[in-house]
Amino acid sequence: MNDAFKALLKKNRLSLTLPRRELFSHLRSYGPLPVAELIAALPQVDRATVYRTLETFRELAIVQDIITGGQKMVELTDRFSPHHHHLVCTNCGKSVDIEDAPIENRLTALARLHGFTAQTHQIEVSGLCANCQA
Amino acid sequence: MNDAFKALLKKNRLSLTLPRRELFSHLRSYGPLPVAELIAALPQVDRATVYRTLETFRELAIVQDIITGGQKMVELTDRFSPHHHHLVCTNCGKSVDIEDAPIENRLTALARLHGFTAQTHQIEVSGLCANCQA
DNA sequence: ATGTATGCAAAAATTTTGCACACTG
DNA sequence: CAGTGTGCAAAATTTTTGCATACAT
Repeated sequence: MNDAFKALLKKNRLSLTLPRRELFSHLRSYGPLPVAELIAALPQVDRATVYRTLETFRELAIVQDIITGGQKMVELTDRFSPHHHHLVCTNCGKSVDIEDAPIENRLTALARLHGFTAQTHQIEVSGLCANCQA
Repeated sequence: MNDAFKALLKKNRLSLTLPRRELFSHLRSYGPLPVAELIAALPQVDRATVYRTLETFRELAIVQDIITGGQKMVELTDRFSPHHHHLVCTNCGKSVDIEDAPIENRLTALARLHGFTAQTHQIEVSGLCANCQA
């Protein structure tokens, strides 16, 4: 599974249960998903448990909510998934992961300029993909 | 009120009704708000109308949904509010608007690199503000 | 005048909660 | 074994829908 995940639970005296492992690894494999899809994808886990688990995961900063292509989704935070951002096609919904160090650095600098210490950030670019421009 | 707003409605053969004007100007004055607060702030407008109006506004790209400080909110799009991004304190929720041309340009370039034509983007930086670092 | 938008009331969908039992450590 | 986490069922909340009336053009 994932050691950082296990360790984080242990550190907070939370048990490593089946629902928690399933949610974590499903998000790990399938990336950002609306809650409804998580629920549908894990029929062996009760709806209420999905909500409760996501709440716990949010508190531990294991997951975060984002809006991608107009939809609210849940995704693993950078700590558990390689850091990246989304480039989403407004027409077909196609999504590409992007990454760019200069932007990251500049954001951190900008934050400092305002007295903030940056912890995380999230970027989403919307546009038309190559196909949909035709 | 706002001419671009009026013109956009007219262009789409939608009427300039009181609820639409109120929602628009409330968002204009108070910035990003959760739907529940919009509903509470405009008691003279029916819940259903708020939802229907927001749907219309989303289609016309007058508003968009964002997640700021963990909460889903509705805000005016760049077209109707000066382009900016959010810098939010994870401790006290304090929010500062930021803006940075080099980042904007680089995002556009990055998109092009992937065959996309960028239309809009959204950035949120989370961190600790000056006060909360103490 | 005509067609659209609204309010109201009801329905559907989503999210939260209480409690008894099961599982983790 | 002790304490936390889960499933199930119910409640609360949020969002959507139908329909008759009111409003904008």
